Amino acid sequence: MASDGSQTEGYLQIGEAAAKADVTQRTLRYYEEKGLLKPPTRMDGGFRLYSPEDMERVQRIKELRDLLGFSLADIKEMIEAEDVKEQIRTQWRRDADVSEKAVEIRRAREVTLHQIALIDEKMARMAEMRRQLDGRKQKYDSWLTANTSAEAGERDPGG
Amino acid sequence: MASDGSQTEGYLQIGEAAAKADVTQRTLRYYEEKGLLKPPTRMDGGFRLYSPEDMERVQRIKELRDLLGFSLADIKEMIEAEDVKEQIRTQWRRDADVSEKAVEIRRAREVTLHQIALIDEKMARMAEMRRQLDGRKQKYDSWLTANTSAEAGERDPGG
DNA sequence: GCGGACATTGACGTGCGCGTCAAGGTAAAT
DNA sequence: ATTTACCTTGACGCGCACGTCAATGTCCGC
Repeated sequence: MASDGSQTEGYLQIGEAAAKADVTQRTLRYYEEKGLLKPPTRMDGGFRLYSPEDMERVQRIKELRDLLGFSLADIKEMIEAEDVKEQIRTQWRRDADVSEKAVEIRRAREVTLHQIALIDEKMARMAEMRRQLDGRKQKYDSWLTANTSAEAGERDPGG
Repeated sequence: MASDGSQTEGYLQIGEAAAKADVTQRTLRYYEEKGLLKPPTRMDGGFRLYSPEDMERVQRIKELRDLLGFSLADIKEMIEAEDVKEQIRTQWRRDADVSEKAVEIRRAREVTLHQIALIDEKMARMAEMRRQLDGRKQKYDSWLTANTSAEAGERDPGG
């Protein structure tokens, strides 16, 4: 086979990862460079290996970018706040600094609330826009049914 | 007064128009330059005067840009297709070319349908994203209520 | 008819989000 | 060991959507 099928365990190297995530390799490297993706694991030779979690993260970035229209800088801050939570869930075996973690959880919560608010606002505006478009479509339809009922049989009503 | 209050009839010159539409003057000129806005009427001296219709159009452009994330080039094509309809509704007093107009109406209809489909898709994805965010928020909340019920009273469960 | 706010047309600059080479190094099958 | 496909790190380029001067002209209240 000419394709890359050499993933030690569900890990993908950049070619397949990019294809699967529907982005370019450049984009993956760029996101890493900009701190949106944590540096993925590497093979001995230096080839990048993307974990399933990395892939999920790419999807998340794409959604924030395409759906909500955030800049990569904004997205970076958001997922950084979110990541705090991940780190907490996985490796918290000493709970001396619960209050400190609570601070970060609250931050992450604020970020999430902000995103929710923004989604709600956007969805409301989009719903309104949709209504307008529906009305528009109705007008087209009625014009068409009125003026082009069957074939090209016109009939002038006035003089 | 230092502000411009010299609009012959609800017409605004670029300063107030930009403020009202919440864009810059540069943006208005740029949109005109790119064909997104039809050249507005001018005063004798050459100052631009924006009609209420022009203002509506700016809002429409902003929505397509901010809500749906279209490029200005895309938006131009869309509103061109839509404009065909406007021209038809206002100055169609000879109906010799009904079929020709029907063609353009159909085009405008297609554009509208495309926009509707895109909105529906985006809204669906946003709804899904919203659900995820809600779940996220729930987790934060439960963590907080669990770990910071009152003040900093910790209690280690294991040994 | 003058002053100051507001406008005009260039034209160059800018930040973002990548695209696109170039010059190499690596992986894995033969 | 060689081939060939895939990868690496620079580094420059680019298109979009404006920002930002600069030089000049216009509007209008006094």
